Amino acid sequence: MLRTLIRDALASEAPVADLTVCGWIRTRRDAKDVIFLEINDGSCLTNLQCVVDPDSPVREKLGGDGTGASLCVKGDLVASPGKGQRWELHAKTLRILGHADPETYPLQKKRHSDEFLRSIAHLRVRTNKYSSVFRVRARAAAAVHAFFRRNGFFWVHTPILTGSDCEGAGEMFRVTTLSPGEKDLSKDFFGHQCNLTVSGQLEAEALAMGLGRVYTFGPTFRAENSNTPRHAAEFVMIEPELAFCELPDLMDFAEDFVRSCVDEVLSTCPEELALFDRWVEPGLIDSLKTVAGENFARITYREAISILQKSGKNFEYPVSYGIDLQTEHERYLSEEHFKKPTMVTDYPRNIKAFYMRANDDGDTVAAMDLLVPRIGELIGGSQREERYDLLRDRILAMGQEASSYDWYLDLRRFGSVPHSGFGMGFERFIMMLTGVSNIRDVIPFPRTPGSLEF
RNA sequence: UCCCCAAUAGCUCAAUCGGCAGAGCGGGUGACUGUUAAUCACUAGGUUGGCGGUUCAAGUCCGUCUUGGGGAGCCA
Repeated sequence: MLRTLIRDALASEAPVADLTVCGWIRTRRDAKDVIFLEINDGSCLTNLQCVVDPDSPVREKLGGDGTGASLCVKGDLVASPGKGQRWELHAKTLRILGHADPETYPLQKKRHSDEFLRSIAHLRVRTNKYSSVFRVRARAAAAVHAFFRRNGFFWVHTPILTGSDCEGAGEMFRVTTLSPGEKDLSKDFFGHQCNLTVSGQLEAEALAMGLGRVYTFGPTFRAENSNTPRHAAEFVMIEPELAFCELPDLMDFAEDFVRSCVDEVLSTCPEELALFDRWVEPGLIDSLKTVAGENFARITYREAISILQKSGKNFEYPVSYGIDLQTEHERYLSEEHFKKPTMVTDYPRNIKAFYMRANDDGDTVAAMDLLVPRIGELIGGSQREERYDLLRDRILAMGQEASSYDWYLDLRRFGSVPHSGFGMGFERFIMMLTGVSNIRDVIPFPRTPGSLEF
């Protein structure tokens, strides 16, 4: 079944004889002297119009099949006399591969709600919107890898199964081979408790201490009962870790990273972005161009508090130095005050994770969050505490056993270096790129509390 | 986990004060047409999310459960 991708057929510079195309019928229009089939094979957003002569044997092969059926068509690619497309395929032979009963095939030639399509996640990739989302997802992943590769990074694979129950990033899923009711963890597969990872950061730090620049790009699991359009139980996180890097360099790097990837998707997915701009999020392309073209706003936590206090806004959560920024505060900063991606740095130590590097003021840590309009927190990162004594003290202050962090502390005992890194939720990045407002709609088969379909 | 809202035909939604279950789209049949969200006519299609209650009478009111959406928390 040697076939031409519709993407390539549509890009043709000249007519082509005897082209074979395979795909799914999106719509069928019958006329007296001609039948039009719009065929999509997923290679691009645009359908290929296929013309069938009702008096030909091809017509008999087509039968009554319409929307949803899969087929192979061989024919001549010729300039289309009709409006709306440059090329069309005049079918000479046709073979239906799989029927789709129109009475029961759920996808119609009309717009469906996201909620309904989510209930048929195995079929929604056959729609314009969702095929576009997943094409953009793949292109964005490629852009991420390309950026890191250009900048001397190595992709590392950190464990998905972990014996640590304190990676410091939320509730974990337990993994066990024990029978229900069996409590003796020494009889479990690993001889002790096992969880799904909530972050590859600690291991990435270790790898950065030899490879210099590394990044993770893989699955992450959070057992938090979060029911919001921005959280999933299983998602993909990107965590670069840079040796010999302090916070200001990390900020420059993070900004360069986001802007480069946005820019690359703008140039590789114009059709898809145009569809999102038209149907999903008006103004999307302009806002992405702004992200790619303008510097991000940068403020310290202290400045953020000051801006919020002077805003005249009546926030539900009162603003004072020392509080953690709430969603309403983050939205005000990035959506109303700066109206663009905003980096907030140097948070009070006691609202941030133990591994963040203490600043000289004795009060704040070298942390950095990137707040993006519509998305919220896209990136959270920091310079890591590389000083053994200070890190151990923080672990003890949390009430943790230092022995649980032996290997992590070792990184500070042997050739410790200043280093920094951040985590970016890949799906949140896709939401930003596509304008899709629910994380469940940028993951092919999303896992959320109470939902494990497909 | 908390607060608010919703659930009616395959899909999207109407149904006035508690009083005969409706439309558009999609499907089927036919007509028409180099069409492109095609158009026109006809037609089929319902345990009004589940369970319980109030009432002469419940899609409508009450309780509860389930599912979904929005907001919050947690975070990426």
